[in-house]
Amino acid sequence: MMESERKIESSNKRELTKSNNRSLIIASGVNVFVEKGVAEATVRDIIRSTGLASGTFYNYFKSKEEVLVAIFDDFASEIGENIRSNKHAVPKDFESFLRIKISTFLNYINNKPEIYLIMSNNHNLVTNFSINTPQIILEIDYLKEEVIEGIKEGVFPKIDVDLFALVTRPVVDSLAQEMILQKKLSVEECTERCVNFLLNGFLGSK
Amino acid sequence: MMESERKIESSNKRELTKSNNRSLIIASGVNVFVEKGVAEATVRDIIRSTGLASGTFYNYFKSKEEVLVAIFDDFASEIGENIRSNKHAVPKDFESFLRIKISTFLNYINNKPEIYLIMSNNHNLVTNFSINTPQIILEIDYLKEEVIEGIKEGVFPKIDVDLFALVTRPVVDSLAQEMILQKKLSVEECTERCVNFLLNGFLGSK
Amino acid sequence: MMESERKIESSNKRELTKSNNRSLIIASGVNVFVEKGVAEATVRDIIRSTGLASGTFYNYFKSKEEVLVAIFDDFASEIGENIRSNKHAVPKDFESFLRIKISTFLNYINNKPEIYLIMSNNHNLVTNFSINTPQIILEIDYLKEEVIEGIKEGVFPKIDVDLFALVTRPVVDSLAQEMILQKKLSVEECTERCVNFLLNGFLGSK
Amino acid sequence: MMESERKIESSNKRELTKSNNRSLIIASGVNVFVEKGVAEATVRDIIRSTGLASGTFYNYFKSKEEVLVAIFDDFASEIGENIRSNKHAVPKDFESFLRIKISTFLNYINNKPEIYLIMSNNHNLVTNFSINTPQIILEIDYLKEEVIEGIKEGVFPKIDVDLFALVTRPVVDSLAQEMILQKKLSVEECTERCVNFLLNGFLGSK
DNA sequence: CATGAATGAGAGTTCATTCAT
DNA sequence: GATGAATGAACTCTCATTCAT
Repeated sequence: MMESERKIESSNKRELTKSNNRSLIIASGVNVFVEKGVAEATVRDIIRSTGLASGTFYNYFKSKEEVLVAIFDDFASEIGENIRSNKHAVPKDFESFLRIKISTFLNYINNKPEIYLIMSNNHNLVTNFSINTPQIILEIDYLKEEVIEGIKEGVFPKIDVDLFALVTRPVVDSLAQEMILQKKLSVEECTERCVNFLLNGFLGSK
Repeated sequence: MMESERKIESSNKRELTKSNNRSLIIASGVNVFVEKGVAEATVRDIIRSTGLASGTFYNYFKSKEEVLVAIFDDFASEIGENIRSNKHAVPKDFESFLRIKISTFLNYINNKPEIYLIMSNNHNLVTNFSINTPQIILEIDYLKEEVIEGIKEGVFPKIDVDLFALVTRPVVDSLAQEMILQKKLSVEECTERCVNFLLNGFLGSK
Repeated sequence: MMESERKIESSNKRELTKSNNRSLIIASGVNVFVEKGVAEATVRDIIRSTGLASGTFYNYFKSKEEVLVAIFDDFASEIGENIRSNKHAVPKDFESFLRIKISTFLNYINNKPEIYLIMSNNHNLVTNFSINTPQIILEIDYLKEEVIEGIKEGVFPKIDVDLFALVTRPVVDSLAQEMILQKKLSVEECTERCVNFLLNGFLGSK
Repeated sequence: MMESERKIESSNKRELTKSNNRSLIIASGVNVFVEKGVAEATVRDIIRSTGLASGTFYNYFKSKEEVLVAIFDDFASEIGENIRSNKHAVPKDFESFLRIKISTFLNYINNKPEIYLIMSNNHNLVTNFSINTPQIILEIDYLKEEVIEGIKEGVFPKIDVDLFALVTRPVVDSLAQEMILQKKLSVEECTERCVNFLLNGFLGSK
């Protein structure tokens, strides 16, 4: 009994260290990626500020890109849980659809602005890796489908879905950046501006 | 007299060579930046395809970033000349104002898509260097002033100028990218879509 | 009694495990050495395919070279036993002396060609470590003594023993390699060729 | 005139340095390869003992293997010249054929034993790279053809050419090694021993 | 004894930059 | 101003080895 207890204890301790180091590297990765950009960042940059030995990095990741993926994966799953637990009412019309999607997105990036900064500044890389990002919430193709469905069912107005697919992300993105960097806009204000602007844009152009 | 003539001649030759090499490096820089991205590009990459010696690079530029700036400067001044010589009628209303600005912008990037690709793919770098880009045409603060002026004079409707300043570039940008990469939209179609969408967006949101 | 029995039991188990792991490592070493060559092989390569932990390696060996020595030692002792138990008739003349030695050698390497491949491909290492190899059977100094003895006793002809000492191994070696790699020659055929060639060589050169 | 003279001078100086560095690296490579073996040698080992910067290595070679090839190429061309200038009489019979080939080979390796040591100790690598080595003189397939031709023409006896192809190199090799390492045998003595032994071996075994 | 994460030395290689020519 | 070899810092990555569990 003591035997197995000790085993579990030691196993836990080890797992803890292991988990801690992984977290250390990821946290350092976030900082470095925000400061230098993904392309300019080096594995050494990341490992340097952790205090770990250089070789240790490779016990956890094969490259900085894997760290990038891990950062997004971690964040995505975090968001995923939150979404599932925090069920929103099913949107009744296009306006509330937009409002729910956008406010959810803005809330998340407001909580973890660093991840958003990495995404925004390295959009190439992010799309190149086709990472399952938190932008899943605004994931264009996915949203497009929902909109098409809504139009079919007669719940949404007949907007230009291609235009929707093209324009939604950059508009929300630029307002989101303003929100995070200038810190003058609240999530609610930012949401309203986005919704208002997009709604008029889509409804006006038939 | 012959002396001085010779001097001038050789001086001219030098200027010519100097100018040629500068152009060579810039041209090579454009290719490399488009192909590899600014961050991944190296001075060696740039100099390699020019046939020049590596040391020669440093007679013209201190770093690849200076090449980047030169690329944009060259292009910006090119556009600038064009705009000044090619005076458009003064816009009478907000819609024609938008249409003129946007169509001018789209025409230029349609002619030199490479420069636009560099800008789009390396947006953080471009903004970090606060480069005087061809987007000068859509240069937010400049346009903002024009819009404010227009509103004051009662020629333009009282739109949300802050929203205008934030949202115009990303919207035009994303449609421009679609135009260049997919090659399905003509400059005119693209212009109309932008104008239509933005106009409704601004006019709808009081 | 039960106490001691249990002790013996556990001791045996340990010996068994220990022996098993040792065998595992040696077996893996053989594969790795054949595939990559001794110089290119790493401890990691060897331990990887055993399923053991990297640290476990050092409970048995200090380095890959020790594994190499162990491989040869194991094989040598295996051969040694076989030879002692399987007494051949004492050779009556030089030809049958050569035939017995060579056929014995070729039989062994035919059964364990991997070990022979390691030796052949890493000849410098093998000699550098002055490993007590299965070539003990053809171990030059040992054979030389036998030949000198045979000459003294008048049973063998007066051949050039220094030449014998130098030339026998490479000749047998190259034919052995042919036999193993091309798989066209039987052990018997190979033996005959060696014997024939060497015999003529030695007897011809007074 | 002075202009062009100076140019040539400076160009020569540069070429000289360049050539010197290449030679430096090759010389260092020879030492390192002899001491550590090709497999264990590192680029850093080679560059270390030259006093050059690490990066300089890569101005001349891509890898240590390229150095190895260069070593052999240099030596091979050196031998080639020598052979062409030093025409031997065409061999009249098999014995003189063997004697000429072997004495030529032994003379060369006697002059540059280091290269021979590299070849012998790293036979794998040498054959893997199918380097045009000085062993061209004993190049088996080439010699084999000559022997077959000689037999056809009735100048050489009908020996077993496959056995010849297999056995010649290792026999000469082992005696050559003895000659170089023990320094007791002269080239002439060594040649005679080889010729004598091989001749009897081949002629005896029909 | 077995485990396997941590370590840091060191290998290969690239690169921006200098500087003698 | 053009050249291009030399430089050495810095990067990626692997490895043998240790040691707490």
